[in-house]
Formats: sequence, structure tokens, C-alpha cells
Amino acid sequence: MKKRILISDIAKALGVSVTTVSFILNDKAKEKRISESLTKRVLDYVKKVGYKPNELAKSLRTGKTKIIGLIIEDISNPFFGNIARLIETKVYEQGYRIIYCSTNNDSEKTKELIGMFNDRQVDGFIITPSEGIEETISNLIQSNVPVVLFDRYLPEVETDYVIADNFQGAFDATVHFNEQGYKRIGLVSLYSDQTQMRDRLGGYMKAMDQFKKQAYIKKIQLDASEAEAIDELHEFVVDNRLDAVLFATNYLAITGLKSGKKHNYKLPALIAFDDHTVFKLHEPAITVVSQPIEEIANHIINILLLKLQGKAKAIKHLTLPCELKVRESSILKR
Amino acid sequence: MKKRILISDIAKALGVSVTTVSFILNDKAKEKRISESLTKRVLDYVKKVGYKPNELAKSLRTGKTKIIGLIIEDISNPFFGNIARLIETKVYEQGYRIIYCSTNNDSEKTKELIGMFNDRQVDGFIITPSEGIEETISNLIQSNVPVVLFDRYLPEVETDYVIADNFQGAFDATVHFNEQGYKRIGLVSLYSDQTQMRDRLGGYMKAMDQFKKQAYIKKIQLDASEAEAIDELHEFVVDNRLDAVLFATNYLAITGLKSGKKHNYKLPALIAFDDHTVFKLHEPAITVVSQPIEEIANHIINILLLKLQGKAKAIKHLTLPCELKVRESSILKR
DNA sequence: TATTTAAGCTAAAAGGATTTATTAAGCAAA
DNA sequence: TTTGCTTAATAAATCCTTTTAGCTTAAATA
Repeated sequence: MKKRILISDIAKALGVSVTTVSFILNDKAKEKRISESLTKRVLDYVKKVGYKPNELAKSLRTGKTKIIGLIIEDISNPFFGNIARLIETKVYEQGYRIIYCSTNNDSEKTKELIGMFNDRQVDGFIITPSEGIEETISNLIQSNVPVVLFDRYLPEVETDYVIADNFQGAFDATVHFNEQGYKRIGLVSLYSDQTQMRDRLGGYMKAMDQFKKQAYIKKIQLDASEAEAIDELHEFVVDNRLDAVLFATNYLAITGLKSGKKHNYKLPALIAFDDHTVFKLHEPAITVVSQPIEEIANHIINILLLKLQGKAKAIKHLTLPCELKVRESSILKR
Repeated sequence: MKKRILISDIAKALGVSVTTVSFILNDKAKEKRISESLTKRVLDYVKKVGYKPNELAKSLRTGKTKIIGLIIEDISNPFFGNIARLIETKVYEQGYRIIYCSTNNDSEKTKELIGMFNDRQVDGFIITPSEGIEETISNLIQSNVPVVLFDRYLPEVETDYVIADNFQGAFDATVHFNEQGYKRIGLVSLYSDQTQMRDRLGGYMKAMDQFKKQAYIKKIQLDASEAEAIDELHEFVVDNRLDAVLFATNYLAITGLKSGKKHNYKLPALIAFDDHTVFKLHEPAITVVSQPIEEIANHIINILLLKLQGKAKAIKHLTLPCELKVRESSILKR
């Protein structure tokens, strides 16, 4: 177990000062007028002995950790997992690392996480905010920490966010159902006032209102067990004799599919929010309102990097269009 | 933007020394014989002003960061995503945080990641090792950093690991095929010498040898595109007139399903390694060799925490049994 | 009375970098 | 000779804790 080599060791070995070595290593040789010969000598030696600075000491001094806090609803949900993966790859190229935690939409946990990440002095935050953390986020922003929200936003907090056009997505899906000739079109959502849920509901309602059709809306408790949800969905579809259902999240749609399997009833036409392997492979394949995952990730990173470099000008609210991927599940067979 | 409050501010405000405050905050009041009245006075004040120590300074001094490096093949694969989620939840309770990166099985990236996490002085590592990183891991272990491998291990490196019993799992699956009366049983795996792949192949071979049956083995390139893989699988199944196929990973099996859909041929009986929502919902439901994800996560954490506390006695090699979850896809209908 | 012992607290070092302010030497101009 | 300006480098301060080693004071023991 050999001892770590320090910048002072380098300085001593070469008979120069620590300052000089530090300047050279931080690309300030030119600016600080260190001679080229010495610069080369130091760099060669550093390479030879494989010196790597202590990042903690560096961070303590500079206040920068090169770490980004990713606070996400649930890393095991493919939608979030995929975004996490894209984000991670992108920031990696810029020398940043990700420290993450899942919130499970628990606002207490979210607050705690933000606090802890902040104590760890992450350089910036990427957050899927749960409800009731407006103040926490505001404090963050007031203390000048770069924050980008995604998937949903907090109307009362002025901050950058990147979301999908949930309203239009739900609207389009509902219109599609109507065009296909479905009569009794339901929506399955969650007991949640988060903006993405509110907008999906809104898009559905707007379309239904336009068609002068009765709305059928079923909300599931956030903390309901899957078994409970399965039964509730069965009841919802059968009792209302629905011939088409729009699901506000991928896992709700999956629960719907399981419900059909368990209670062995014929599923109505289906559209799910967020694509998922299950939907592509299902027989019939499930139509989805697909969010532009890669674009979302790209925009999040771009905004955050600008903010980290202090180059961000105005606050950005980005709403990216969804794509309705029509598959068999929403086509009426006559 | 108010200034951060420091431990020296507390000391000054109360007219005591920084040392005293530090002792009290680190639960050493008793040990260091600080009077109870002073202890209380300090704690009350700290609470009142909401002082939180600078974790970077703390880490610099103590050498502990309370961060664990999770280096995982692919966070967007539900198998890994789920394990990540479980690990994260467990270590969170112990005050640790996770910093992670996906390797995509790229050994160069893995080496780089280990190096960077090490520079950041993570307290311990959880790694799904890719091939060719034996030396990197050895160095880590020699410098006394706690490391736990999972999903696969490195035969040449003496370190703790937690894996599923891949050999037995594949063996059981193959036996099950045979019992069901399938004649031409194939295996789809990867061009990879990682232990989990080797063992799954081994289990399949042992069973096939016992039954004196010809083996049909198709390996896919790690870097093959999904489209290529889909076509290759089609060819493999049809050309060999296979009536049963065991897939060595969940995504290979999914590719297999897609292959059936694309080329519109009747799929043989199927068994997949690792469960996945797709398999539960598929029509017919897919039989799987399911890994005990929760147990795996628990054991990883337990071992790591013991090592972090310096209480680990011997090196642990844990091999946990898989469960064959028989569903419709592997039942021969007569 | 002189010396230990214990209680209660603290000054200063250490951890390892970055950054500010300063110096020393050499040369040109006044 | 003095002043001023470059160039090339450095000493020391700083970031904020924890921890080592030690200092008072008072009571207990020899």
C-alpha cells in the first residue's frame, strides 16, 4: 500500500514551489508566465510518477465538485432509467459525475435528498420535483445553485425546466381514439397534482369536450398496491363498458394489461403514455404517446452546462412535442 | 444569498473553542469529558442556527466520503436498474450515497471509472466487472478499498462477490425443456467470457450431455445492433428447426421475441434469464430463470458495510439459487 | 506541603490542494 | 543613481474540518 503522492512531493523533487506546479497543472502556465522549459519538466515528471490531485482538497478550495445531483422519481422505471443513462453519458464527457437518488415521489425524502446533496456541494441539480417542495427549490435557486427540473415543473417557482408537451400528447391520443370511432373513452391517471398529470388530464378533457363526449376518469392512489390497482381498473373498464382507455403513465398501462390478464376480460383499445418494451411486444402492440427521451436529456444537459459555466442568459422553459406512435391496440377492427 | 455558517462561528458565538464544538458534534462529548450543560448549550445553538458541517472539509480530514461507487453494466436495463434501486435504498439508510456510472461492458471505460471514483475517494465499490480489468481491481483491493463484485466475478482476483447460481439455473431450465418433451433445444448467448455467460453455457451443456442431445448454440456479438441480432436469431431458430430456446439474458430474449414478430415465424418454446415485465405480460407468458434480486442486493450491502466498518473477516463468495418460474412459453401443448 | 490525578477545555497541526500578494533579478529609461 | 517595468517564480493565506497534544484548575493522595 504505497503512499499517495502529493503536489508538494512533486515540487520538492523538482526543486520548485508548489505554486508553480499548481499553476502548470491548472493550465495557467502561460498566464502566469512560467517558462516553457520548466512547464515541460513539471508535466513530464507528473506524468512519469502518475500524480493525481486529491479531488477533495481541490473541491474544498475551489468550491466546485464536478458532481451533479440527479434526483429522480424511480431509477428502476425504464423511462427514468433511460433518461438517467443518457444524462450520465453526456455529462461524463464534460468531466462531471452523477450522484443520484430515487424519491418515489415522497416529498419529505426529496427535501432531505436535496439538503444532503447540497451539503455535499454538488455543482448542480437535475430534479423530477415532487409536490410540496417549492420552498426547498426556491432556496436552492436563491443560493445560486443551478437547477433544472424535468418531466414536470413547479408553477410557483421560476426556474428552468424541460418537459414533454403532455397536454398536446393526451389531446392527440384522445382525438385518435375518436377518429377511430371509439365511443366510450376513459382516462386512467393518478391522484397527483403534478403538472404532467394535470396536463395529460387537461388534454384528454379538451378533446372530450370538443367531441361532446362524456369523460370517464379513474384515478389511482399513488400508494396503492399493484393488486388493488389491477382490480380497480377491471371495475373501471367493465362497469363503464369502455371501448378505449388512455393511460397517463407507462406503469399504469402495464397494470391495465395485467388487469386484463388476471380478470380475463377483453381489453378495450389502449394508448399508454411513455413507450416501453412491453408495449412494442404486446399482442396487439400498444399505441403510445412517446416522449422524446433523447432530446429531453440533451436539453437538460445543455441548459445545466450553460448555467454551470455562468453563461445562461434567461430562464428556459422547454416543452418538447410528443409523438403518437400508432400501433394495433388503438385501431378499431370492423 | 446568506453566508454559510461555520463551526468557528458557533464557537465564537458561544465563547468556546472550535475543538469543543467539534467533539460535541461528533458524539465525543462523553469520551472527551465535556460537561453535560455545555454539550446541551452547544447542541441547542447548533440546532437553532441550523449549522451543517462542510462535508468536503470533513472528508478531506477524515478520508471518508460516505459515498459508494456503483459501477454497473447498464442502468437502463431493468435487472440492473432494480438492483441499483434496492442498493441505493439500503445504503441510504446507513448514511451512504451512491455515485454511479454505466460501463456498457466497455473495459476501458470501466478502468477509467474506477480510477475517477477512486480519485474522488469513494469509501467502497460495487462493480459488475467487465473482462480485462483484473489488474485494476487487484490494485484497488491492495490499496485496501472495499470492493464487492456482483452478477459475475473475476476468477483470478480474490475478492468478495455475490452472484446467482447461473450454472444450476441454466441446467434446471434445460432439464425442464427436456421433461416437457422438447427435442431440439438451443441456447442463445453472447460472445463473452464473463463468468455468468460461461456458467449459463455450462449448465445448458451439462444437461444436454446428460440427455445425449445435440447442442445448438448461437452467440451474438456484444456490439451487434438489435436489427442484426433479430435476423441472426431468426436464422438460428428456423435453420435448426429448434422447438425450444434458452436465452442467456433478458435482452437477448426480448430480441428473440422481436425477431418472431418481425419475421413472423412461430416462436419455439422459450425460457429467458432474468425476469422482466415483458415476460409476465407476453402471450404466452415467458418462463424465466429468475435471479433473487432482493437477496442479491441485501448481500452486497451487508458485505460492503462490514468491510467499510473493518469488521469483515474472510472473503465471501456468495452464490444464490435462481428460481425457475414456469409459465406458458415452455409448456408443450399436446 | 508537595505531588498526582482527573475534569474540562483549547491551541495548533493536519489534511491537500488553489490563489493572492510578493519578491528577486535583469534591464531600460530618466 | 534612481526609478520603473518585465519576467519568472514563490511564501503564505485560504478553504473548513478533525484530531493530537497540552494546558488549567481543583481535588485527592502521599
